[in-house]
Amino acid sequence: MANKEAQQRRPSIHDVASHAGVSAATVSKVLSGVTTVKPENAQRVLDAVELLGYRVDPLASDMRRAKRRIIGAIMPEFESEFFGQMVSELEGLAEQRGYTLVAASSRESEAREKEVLARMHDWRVAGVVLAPVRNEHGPAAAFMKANGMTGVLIDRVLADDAFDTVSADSAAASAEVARALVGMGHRHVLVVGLGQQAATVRARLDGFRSTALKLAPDIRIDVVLCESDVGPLRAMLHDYFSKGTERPTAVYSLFLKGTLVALSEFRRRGWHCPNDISLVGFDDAEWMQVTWPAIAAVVQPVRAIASNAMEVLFRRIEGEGGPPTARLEPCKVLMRESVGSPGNVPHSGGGDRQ
Amino acid sequence: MANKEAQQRRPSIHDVASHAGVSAATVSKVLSGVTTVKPENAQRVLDAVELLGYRVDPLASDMRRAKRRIIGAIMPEFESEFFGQMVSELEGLAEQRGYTLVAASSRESEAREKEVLARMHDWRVAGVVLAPVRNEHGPAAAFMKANGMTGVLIDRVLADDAFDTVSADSAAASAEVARALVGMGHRHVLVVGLGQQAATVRARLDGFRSTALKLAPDIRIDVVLCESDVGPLRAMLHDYFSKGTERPTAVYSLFLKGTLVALSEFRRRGWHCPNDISLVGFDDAEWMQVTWPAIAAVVQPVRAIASNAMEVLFRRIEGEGGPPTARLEPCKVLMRESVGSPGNVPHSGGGDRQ
DNA sequence: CAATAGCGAAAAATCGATTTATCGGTTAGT
DNA sequence: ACTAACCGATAAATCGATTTTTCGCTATTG
Repeated sequence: MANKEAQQRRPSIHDVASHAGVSAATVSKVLSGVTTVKPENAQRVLDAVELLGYRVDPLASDMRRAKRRIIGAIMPEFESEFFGQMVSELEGLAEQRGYTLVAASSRESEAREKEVLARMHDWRVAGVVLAPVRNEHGPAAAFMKANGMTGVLIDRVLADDAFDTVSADSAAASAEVARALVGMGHRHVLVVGLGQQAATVRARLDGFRSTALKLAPDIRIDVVLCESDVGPLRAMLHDYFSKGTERPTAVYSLFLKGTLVALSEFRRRGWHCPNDISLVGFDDAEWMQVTWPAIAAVVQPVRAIASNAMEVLFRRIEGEGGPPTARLEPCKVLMRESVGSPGNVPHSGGGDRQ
Repeated sequence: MANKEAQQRRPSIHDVASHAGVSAATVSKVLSGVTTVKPENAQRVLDAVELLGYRVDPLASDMRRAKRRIIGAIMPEFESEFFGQMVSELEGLAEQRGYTLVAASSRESEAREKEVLARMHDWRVAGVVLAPVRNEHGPAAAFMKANGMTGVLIDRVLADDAFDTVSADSAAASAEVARALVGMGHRHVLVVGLGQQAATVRARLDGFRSTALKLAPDIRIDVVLCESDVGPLRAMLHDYFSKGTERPTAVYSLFLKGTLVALSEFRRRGWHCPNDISLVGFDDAEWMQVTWPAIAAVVQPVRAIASNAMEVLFRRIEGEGGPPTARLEPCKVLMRESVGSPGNVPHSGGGDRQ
């Protein structure tokens, strides 16, 4: 069987060469489409390739090039739908161009982010798609700059003076959320965010605030921003609602985990959306449309971000110059049942049929 | 600055060698911990390494070994929490041993699974962690066998005669679910599953059925199994509930997307858990504990599966023989509020405080 | 008819490391 | 005193491809 030989050693380009009665150089030329090969020899090479089941070793093939056919992708985490989709998209796009995607998780740590990036550099990747833990000014971007790596920054970034960036248009989406909430009559909104992700969170907050204030100058906007982790946020939110202060009619969470925390806080207090309070979150998830009520969300354009990031990255890899670009992709805002008009009771205690 | 040189070319082992005044072979020996080097020279090498910021090129380093320091991981998808966590865990474990993890998604397609595996084989990975789309008897496992690859199968598998397997103990978990539901008085349960994932789905179904029938021989167990995709399942479930037949008091979904489909079907009909119907799903997700009601779920032991898979994989890589092992890791069953006793109304219309 | 251009393919260099073979030089053993 | 063992280190082979250089041969040209 082919079994036994296969176990031993895969055929190399020299095996193919000797089977075809030509040199290894000729085999390489045939396989890379160089035309200065006699058709007869080319055919014999192809036959030998077929016979032996030969496939080029990407590792050996990359040895001799300065830029290897590897793209590195560094995400803050793999557990969420958003980054999972992102990796999936990036993988497909890299593959289309004959590149291998090596994905790594920075686990929401800037220290680890830099380590992982250094490892990518060791591999001499052709380019890196970096979704920074915090923003474009972290140590990882500095490392890339210092080492002359080519890369593109995505997601938690706005613009950079050294690298192209691609991200969701947080400000525009937040403005749309503001229009919707104000339009429904909300005049007291709590915004929940995580300060660590400075770049985008600020854009989301400012986008919401400026539009809301323009439409309703009398609106009250409370902000609960947590600098560190999600854990403290839970406590801060609990405190916020425990204070005797007036309860807001709506909560706008600037990131997915904030939406979860808000929901669990509502649940603890027995509040239901949208009767007791409305809820909109940045970031959509599959489950949000099947729960009762369905949770309103800002849907990030994952595919657009991924394909534009790859597009611009490959242009840089191919040596295109020019100043770095900063792309913003439009989001979609899905106003689901978790949002209603304050005072109104469109649904009863949560038990009516839709 | 180091900037300019960095842009040009990274130092190679020869650069280090000439800086230290020794040969490349000596540098290699120092770095790999061979002791037959004069301490003085070793120090000079280390100094040169430090000075130049030298790091071994993993690609070049791997060239000369038969087994490269790369582990391939093939998952059916990246979008779900389960596989996201799995990749994250595997990455960490590979890293600990100085290996690079290259993850790829088979996108729930057996054809693609085989292609991706072939690509892993091209890279001559030391080993593969394969989470098959369907079960251990797919074309991918056959490919691995035929090509003498070393690997371990996880998740949607039970046991194999060629490869080690590690998966959740589906049968035991299902039995526990059965005990719980029967204990609460349920005598009519609908089980929802996807037949594509034959191996585990059958174990889950059988585990539930046998235990339920043993405890309550009069129990009625309906089964809605869909062979192909999730889409049809939605329609099948809709049909099932639309038939005049008696409504079951509980639904047990054998996989995550089934839980989502069931939830959305309940929502469409205005049914609420657990008053109108109880729901338990295989596979836990972060959101399940923050929705109202919280969804009961079987939690798969991701970390245990990942670490055992890597453990057994590395043993095989290091040449350990012996017959393939089949590990089953115990799950945890979290009975949350979506499950109640039939007839009872433990929570009012969904609006009471907990 | 000799010099040159052109073509196709082989030989050799290269990428950056690891590993094996080799080689002075010292020390120990007989 | 002569050989054997040994030590530390270098030269060279190797991994599997790609790319450059060289080379033999034919065809064109002055």
